[in-house]
Amino acid sequence: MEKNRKATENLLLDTVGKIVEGNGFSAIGVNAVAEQAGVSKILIYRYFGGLQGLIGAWVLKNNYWVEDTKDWEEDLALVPSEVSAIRNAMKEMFRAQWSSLKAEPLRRELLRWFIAEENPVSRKALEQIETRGREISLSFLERIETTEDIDAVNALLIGGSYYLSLIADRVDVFNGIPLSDPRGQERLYAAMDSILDRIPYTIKEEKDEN
Amino acid sequence: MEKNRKATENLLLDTVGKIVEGNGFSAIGVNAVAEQAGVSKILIYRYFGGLQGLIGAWVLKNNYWVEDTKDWEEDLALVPSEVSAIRNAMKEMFRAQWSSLKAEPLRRELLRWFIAEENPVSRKALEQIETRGREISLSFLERIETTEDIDAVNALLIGGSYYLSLIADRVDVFNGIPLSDPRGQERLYAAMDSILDRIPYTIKEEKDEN
DNA sequence: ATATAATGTTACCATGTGGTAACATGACGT
DNA sequence: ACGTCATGTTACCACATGGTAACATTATAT
Repeated sequence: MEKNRKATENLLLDTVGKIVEGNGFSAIGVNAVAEQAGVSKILIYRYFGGLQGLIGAWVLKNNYWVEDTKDWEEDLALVPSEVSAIRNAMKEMFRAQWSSLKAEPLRRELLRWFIAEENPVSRKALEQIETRGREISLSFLERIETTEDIDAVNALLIGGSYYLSLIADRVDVFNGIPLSDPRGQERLYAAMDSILDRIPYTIKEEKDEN
Repeated sequence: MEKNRKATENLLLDTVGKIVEGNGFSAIGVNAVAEQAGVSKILIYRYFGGLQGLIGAWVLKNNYWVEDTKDWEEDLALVPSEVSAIRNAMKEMFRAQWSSLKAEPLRRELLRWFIAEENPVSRKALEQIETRGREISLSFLERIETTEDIDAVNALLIGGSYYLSLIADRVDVFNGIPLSDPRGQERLYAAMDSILDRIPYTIKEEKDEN
């Protein structure tokens, strides 16, 4: 066999992903990862300081939330300063976030694990998600003006979309909405739009920089 | 020692609750439960057919969602048929559900487990929650008339309140809202009220029974 | 080319897990 | 009173887990 630390490190990291994807987070363990990677488990301790370190490195490496949402601010900068345009951008952003979570089972598995298990890794991951989400939120908020508590409304909507995505893997129906049926999903999108449409706000005046 | 099957069954069930409450769901196991109960683990197999059976029985016994919400329909029946009154009842119902979930850590731990782990027990429990929630929803819907997709809106709001309750044990802030701060919670309640206030609907006409 | 340190393997240990067999003891009907 | 069956305990097994020591091998710098 060839000897190459970086390569085997990546092999181990990838194996973590495969196991989580295939059998869920509970299937992860030093023995399982090492065996499936075809490598000695002691390397996990040597290179990552243990299982916790390995998982931490893996989560960090594939920090989906942070990566996938990279260019929202740029897109928003191109949107004209009209209420309807910004409103639509906001609705689109929510929809896009939701549907990307819907499309990636691994990310849902990850999020479920972050919520269920309390440990430094999941804590840090949740903080990162919050930080990134906050940036996106603010990029919208700095362009509009309102008496409404948009942060609170958005927290509810984001939380709702997360929750419904997470349990869609477990149950077929929630509050009478068929979660796996495209029509059910469309109803939820429409409901979100309708809520967002009813929030009154105006465009914030442009300020000179001085 | 005295010999009494019912008593030791209850002892085992209670012990499950204590362990979950103290150390979370991951701490549960045949050995742990038996030891903490001060009883032989083989009784778990004899009386419950194994750990799964024990947990299932425990979940069933303390089906919080079903129990605690018993009298919502009765209360609603006393509410006069005016839009504002029913609207307020609905807002109160949401608030009450949310705050009771906030007040009971065990229930949150339970819900987290239902979502994270996929097995017959959690599946059934989620179904029960859905069934019960549906009853409450319908008791409202049958008294009002609207073009809005109230089920979808409610699914979002309920999901949102669940999600925020669950991660409040893990992070301090979500989308800029301080979840453990009473003022943060009040903002969320207000946002929910505001959303519900904007849904247009009218009272459904009373029908004779024939 | 060869010493040396990094990389990797094998084999093992202690511990904890779910699960069962064999035995002890108490409750209860007759 | 006493036999009998449900109830309970002790002791054990097989297995998987995290973790480590001792050894083998390859890369690489000099």
